[in-house]
Amino acid sequence: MTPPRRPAMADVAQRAGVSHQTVSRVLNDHPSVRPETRERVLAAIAELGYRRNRAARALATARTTTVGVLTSGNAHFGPASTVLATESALSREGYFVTTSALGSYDAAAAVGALERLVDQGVEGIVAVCPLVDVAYAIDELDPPCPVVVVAARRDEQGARRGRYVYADQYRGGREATEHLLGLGHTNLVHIAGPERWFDARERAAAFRDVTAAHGAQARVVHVRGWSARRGYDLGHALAEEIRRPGGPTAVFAANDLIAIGLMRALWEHGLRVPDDVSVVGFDDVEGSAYLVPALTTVRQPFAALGEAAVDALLEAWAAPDAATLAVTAAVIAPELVVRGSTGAHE
Amino acid sequence: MTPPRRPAMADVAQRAGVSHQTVSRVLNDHPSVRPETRERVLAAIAELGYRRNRAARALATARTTTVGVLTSGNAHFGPASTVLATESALSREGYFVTTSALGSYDAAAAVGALERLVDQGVEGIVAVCPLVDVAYAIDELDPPCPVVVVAARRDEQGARRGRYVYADQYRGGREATEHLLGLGHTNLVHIAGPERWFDARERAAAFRDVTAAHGAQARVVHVRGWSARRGYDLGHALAEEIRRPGGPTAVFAANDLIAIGLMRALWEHGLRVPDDVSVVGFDDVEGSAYLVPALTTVRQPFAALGEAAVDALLEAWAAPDAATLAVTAAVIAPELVVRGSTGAHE
DNA sequence: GGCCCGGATGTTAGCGCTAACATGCGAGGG
DNA sequence: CCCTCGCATGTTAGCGCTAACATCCGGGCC
Repeated sequence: MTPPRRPAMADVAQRAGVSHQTVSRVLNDHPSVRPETRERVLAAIAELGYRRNRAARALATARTTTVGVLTSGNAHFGPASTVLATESALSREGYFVTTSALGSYDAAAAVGALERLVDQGVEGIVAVCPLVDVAYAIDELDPPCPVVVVAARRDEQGARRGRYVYADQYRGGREATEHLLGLGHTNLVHIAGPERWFDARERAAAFRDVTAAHGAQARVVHVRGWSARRGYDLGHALAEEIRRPGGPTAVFAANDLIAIGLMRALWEHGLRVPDDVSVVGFDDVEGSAYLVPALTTVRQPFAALGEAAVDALLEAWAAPDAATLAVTAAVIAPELVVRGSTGAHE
Repeated sequence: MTPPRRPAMADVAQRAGVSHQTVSRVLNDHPSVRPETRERVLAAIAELGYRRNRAARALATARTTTVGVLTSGNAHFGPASTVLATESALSREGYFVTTSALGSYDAAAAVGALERLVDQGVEGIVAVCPLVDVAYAIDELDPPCPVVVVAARRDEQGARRGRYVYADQYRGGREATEHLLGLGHTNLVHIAGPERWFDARERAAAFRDVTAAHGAQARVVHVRGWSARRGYDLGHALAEEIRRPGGPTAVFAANDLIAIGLMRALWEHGLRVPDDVSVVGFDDVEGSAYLVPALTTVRQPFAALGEAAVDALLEAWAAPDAATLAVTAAVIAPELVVRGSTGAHE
């Protein structure tokens, strides 16, 4: 009544009339195996439906061929796309992928999620999560494997570990702001994303710098989340101010979703986009191009970020230890996409 | 010059002055360990920064405590939310999660993705992917572990394996259609999603059944993807027809993104929603509530699906073998959300 | 006081694989 | 014609853990 145990290498060996080591050699493409023997082994494998036991292999080789992906746990288009691209690049490179999502946005959650990954013996970690807490947790925990973070961290001198890969958020923010300025707007508002996100900080910094350089009136309002709801609520709060003569005539929203909520609220107040207010988003979420008016936004190369993160990981593995520990950054340019939600200000 | 090997249980044992087995007992909460001994062991573990080797544990126990999640590889809000909920429920239950994404939408990719998971020795699989090819691949491959599929497969008699968990797509489709009918529309169009998706089939079937039962004019158009672009293109194709007297006055789109594209195209043709045409979407994507007009849609319980999938998996593990092999289905109700994009037809 | 019992701990034997070394055998050179 | 070399294969010893069994010890019992 023994349950029909899954066949092991020894079973295959016996069936093929060879030693288990020969089976191993066949599986690992060792050169010195006679073609005929190889055939016999492969046949036995097929007949038995044999599959190599990964745990045993990992134990014997001290390698797991597994990479951990840390996600922020939100289903937004951007991060989801990057995670997907990361996973597919990783699997293309022959690695298995294990994921760990942040339960909440704080240091404890970040440490916990990271530890879960390390406990699995991952050979590398890709953190698709531009949250400061995650970056700090990585600095502190100092995981025993290379780490690549997809986040616009620019205080790399502060970072003790890891490679940072990101779309240049500062540049994106600058282009969005310059675009509005170029249209003649002189009083702008930036709805900045939550402060603990590197990307939000960068976009806000760019907005501040550029408006200051141009001597424009500018104001930054922080929201506590990335959702359309936040933009909507803020829209209501902002409407009266916008209507006032000399009030702001352009808003740069931290992301497309916020922009959508904002535009809705403005519409409810009888304000027209772009006639009364220009609005710029960030991300170029699927659908933004089809809104009425279509949303001017900064397109992020989400998939490319995933690819770049994996490239960075491969590089880290290839590099000698010293370089692995160094902090490096790969930067990809985002792209301003001008559409109907922004217009000239007389 | 040996690299500083990560400490093993034996190292901890030596340091604590006990046998490695005692360390194991402490780690596994075995009752008969003297508190004092436990303390000593825990101290040694902390000092050495010891972490148990999962591969060795898996090998010795023949358990991986890992569950595989199969994803469709698209970054849409719905599937992404479900995947996230699945992962977090799984990790709450103490399982590790490994993912495998479909590279393309065909049988070979489905088999490949599934095999990747099986090769990792997963103890269960959750397929968040309502694609017929995936369901068939599961039937055929017959993985050596319980499988839960999040897909509205209703030909369960055809299914040979697995448990199906889904939001009742047929019901959602029916409610959407009845809503339009109730508003007085008598000529409707349904933009159906790609045919290889169970969910698309169900929604279309409901539309057909309900319109037929009411003797309404109805037409189903299939699109080959779920993107806003598809809806946009179709909107252009449909505009003239809609403008014709006696033409369709209501469109039920396969999802919100298609509805968004559609509305944009209709707008470009000077058609107003809901005055000239009513539009219903499906999913209630974030942002749909803030469109102008706000989109009437069928809200899907994406997160609940993930939870339910994990519940089903737990059940499958608990059940005796016979039941594990049976096909079961858990159905959750979606919810019609009426907003501004639908209006009465005189 | 000897015996038995059970709690606390140690010892041993794998789990299924790979790495390292051992063996056997035919070909080529001296 | 024997020795050597290298290919093809086998044998052995772990990887780090858990499970099963062995051992030791003190207390309660008759």
